[in-house]
Amino acid sequence: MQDNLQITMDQFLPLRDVVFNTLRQAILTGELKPGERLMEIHLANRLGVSRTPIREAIRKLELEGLVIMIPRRGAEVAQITEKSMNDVLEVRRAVDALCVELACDRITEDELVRLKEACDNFEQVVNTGDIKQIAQADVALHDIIVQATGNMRLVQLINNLSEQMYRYRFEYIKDSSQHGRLIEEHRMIYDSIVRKDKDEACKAAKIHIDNQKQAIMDQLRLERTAR
Amino acid sequence: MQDNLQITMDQFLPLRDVVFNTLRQAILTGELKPGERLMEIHLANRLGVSRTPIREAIRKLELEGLVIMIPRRGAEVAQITEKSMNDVLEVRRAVDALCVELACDRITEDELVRLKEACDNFEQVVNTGDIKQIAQADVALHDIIVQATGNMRLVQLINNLSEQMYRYRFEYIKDSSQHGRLIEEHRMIYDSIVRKDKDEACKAAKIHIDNQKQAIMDQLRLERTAR
DNA sequence: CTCATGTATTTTGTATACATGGATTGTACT
DNA sequence: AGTACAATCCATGTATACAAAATACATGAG
Repeated sequence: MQDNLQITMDQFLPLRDVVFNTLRQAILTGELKPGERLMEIHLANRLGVSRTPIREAIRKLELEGLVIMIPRRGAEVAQITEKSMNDVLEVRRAVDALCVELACDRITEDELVRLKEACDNFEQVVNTGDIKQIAQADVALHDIIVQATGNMRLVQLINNLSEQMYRYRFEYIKDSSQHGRLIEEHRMIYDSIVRKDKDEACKAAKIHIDNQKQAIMDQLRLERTAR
Repeated sequence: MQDNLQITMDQFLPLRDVVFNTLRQAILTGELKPGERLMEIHLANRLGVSRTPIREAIRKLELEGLVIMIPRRGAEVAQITEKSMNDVLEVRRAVDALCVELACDRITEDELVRLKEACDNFEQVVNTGDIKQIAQADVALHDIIVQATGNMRLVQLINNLSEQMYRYRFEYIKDSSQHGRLIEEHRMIYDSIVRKDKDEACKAAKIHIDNQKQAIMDQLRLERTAR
């Protein structure tokens, strides 16, 4: 790990939150690798702050499950096992289904328009082939649906569950053979929400997750054999 | 709030975890009331530790949603609104359904026996009328089902979602007119898991939550009008 | 040569000190 | 009497200091 870790003084956030976001990002992007130790003094020097904000950030990462604490030894980046990924995806499958179901009931006309735009945008961006943009368009699309539920707890939960998959998102999206299917699945979800057809929406959402699961599991096994 | 807040040096846990558990418990039991400020120095004196473990505990409570942070003003116990409770219960309804569904697939013979015992035990304890014991038996029963899923993420999630309802559990259980229904619902869930009937299990779990929701909402409105 | 023991170093856990921003209170002026 | 402004206090945010535990390394005995 080299010194890509850089603090951005964007906001007037307390340092602990800045550190939290920084470390979180570093873990999710794989800059901090699973098993890597998070040593307070090193991080403090690296980020140019004292140990206090570092420790407080680690407490939050701990609860979020991104790092695990070993008593009297400190924190290290949590391992991603096939089991843990399976657990997450199992929950997400149910939660995403709830999400589209609620969206059917509660989505506003305005949000529906924006959802359509997001779908179209995704399709266009896929054609450009820019992975980063595609990932971003995908997030934007799902965000609209999650927000449409009006359930803040659900929003928070899905964010937390999604972050585990974050580092595999790229690999998944990189595989351009999947792009057609992605567009198709998004369209199915959109259509069923327009029709307020909860059953279909549920089904579509579950299929969407199942396919992601397949891709992620393939990726995980690939990494394993490579090692 | 008087000085019921007491640290129990049960374990060799770091102080931050002891403080975390202590404050968590205090919030869940209502000893620390919604809106009450958590002032670090006061708590530190009260618990006989320094500010550092207090602060770290608060960071975890913050992420868990039990306290909210106001910049430059510190932490206070999160308000429970009808909306937030609704949000939680909405998620729990879906997650509990997933739970029994998975349990149908994965529960072991041994766990099934213990589940039966827990059902019977609950029935017996209800007859004693001891509220505390009833609550405990209820938790034990649900714990077996959640554990049977083998999904650690799900276990953690349900724990987190349950804690919001914790302080209403008593009121709900106190109402002895509900006891018959509770026993009935537990039995329905147990039976469908035995038969591996996922659909029925789901339905039963959802009904179980719906009834709790009703009771909790009644309770909340009662509190509101009382104020 | 291997293993154990003791010491030194490193790192966490905890406490405390210092700085800053907000809130409150008091006073003066309208 | 009410409002505005200033001084003071208090709590948080941050940094640092101190203590205890764990690890690593070296030295010595078997």
